[in-house]
Amino acid sequence: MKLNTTSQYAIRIVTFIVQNGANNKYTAKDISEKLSIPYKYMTKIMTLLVDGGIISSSRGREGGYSIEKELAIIKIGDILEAVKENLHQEKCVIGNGSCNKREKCILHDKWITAKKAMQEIFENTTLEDMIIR
Amino acid sequence: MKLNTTSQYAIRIVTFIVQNGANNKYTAKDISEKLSIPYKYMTKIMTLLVDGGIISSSRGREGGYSIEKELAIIKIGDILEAVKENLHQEKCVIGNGSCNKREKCILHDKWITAKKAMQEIFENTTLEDMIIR
DNA sequence: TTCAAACACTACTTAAAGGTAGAATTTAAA
DNA sequence: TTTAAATTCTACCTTTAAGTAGTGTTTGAA
Repeated sequence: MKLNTTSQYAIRIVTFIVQNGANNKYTAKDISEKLSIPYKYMTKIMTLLVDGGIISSSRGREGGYSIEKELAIIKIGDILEAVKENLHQEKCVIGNGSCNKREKCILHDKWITAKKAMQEIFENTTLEDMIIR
Repeated sequence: MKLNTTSQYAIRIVTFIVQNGANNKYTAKDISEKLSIPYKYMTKIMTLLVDGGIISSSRGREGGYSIEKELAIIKIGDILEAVKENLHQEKCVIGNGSCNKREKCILHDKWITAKKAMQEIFENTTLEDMIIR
């Protein structure tokens, strides 16, 4: 039970920027070094976050990454969505094809409950929550 | 958020045996066909379950797999342990090295709560629970 | 005592996730 | 207007999970 590496990095990157001043600019080199994330792998993730509207980038000399949106409106779930983590996995836990409300697998109800708890974390935690600690 | 394929298959296999009579014998061919799990992949998983003491096997003609233990004492968690699913992952959700009780990452507390809920499912559901449905 | 039907073992192949390399593009300062 | 510092694009390499192949071993019935 874990988030994949890309998702983990994505959250750490965004958290790093938010905690050090969202409107400041951070270069890929800087972020990569501070968070010990492989440079090339990181820039790949950055592109996803930029495309997803989480982070804004400026190219060229004096370029870098920052966060422009109102912090409060960006949720952890948005970050995960940007890097394609499948949050709303509807498939049966044990891969049982015919698992639905009518004909449930043995873990269905319990699993759904726990899964909802996870999803709520991602839906209810915003970037703003990351500053206060 | 999901169990890996091996774990999913393992639970489905054990569930299948339990629901069709735990003390009966089931051949690999039979199980593989009924559950649409690739034969060779399945037998590999079976070996893990046998080694883990979940399932007992007998070789040769008239051989097969069955469950001898008291159903009530075998938990889903035991099955997952047998196939090496890492249930008690202690690492930080976002891969933050220095995440512990003293210096927590921003998701720590919430995550732990949700994770505990998942773990409890696996610890508190026994094979016996699988028969009643 | 043979032999077919079963599980078990070792090694390989394929697909997906994680990670790397290098060149192209953009931009602002000198 | 050149150049260095930055992001972006495309393609590749590596590692791990998923799945396959073939052979060996065991066992009970004919």
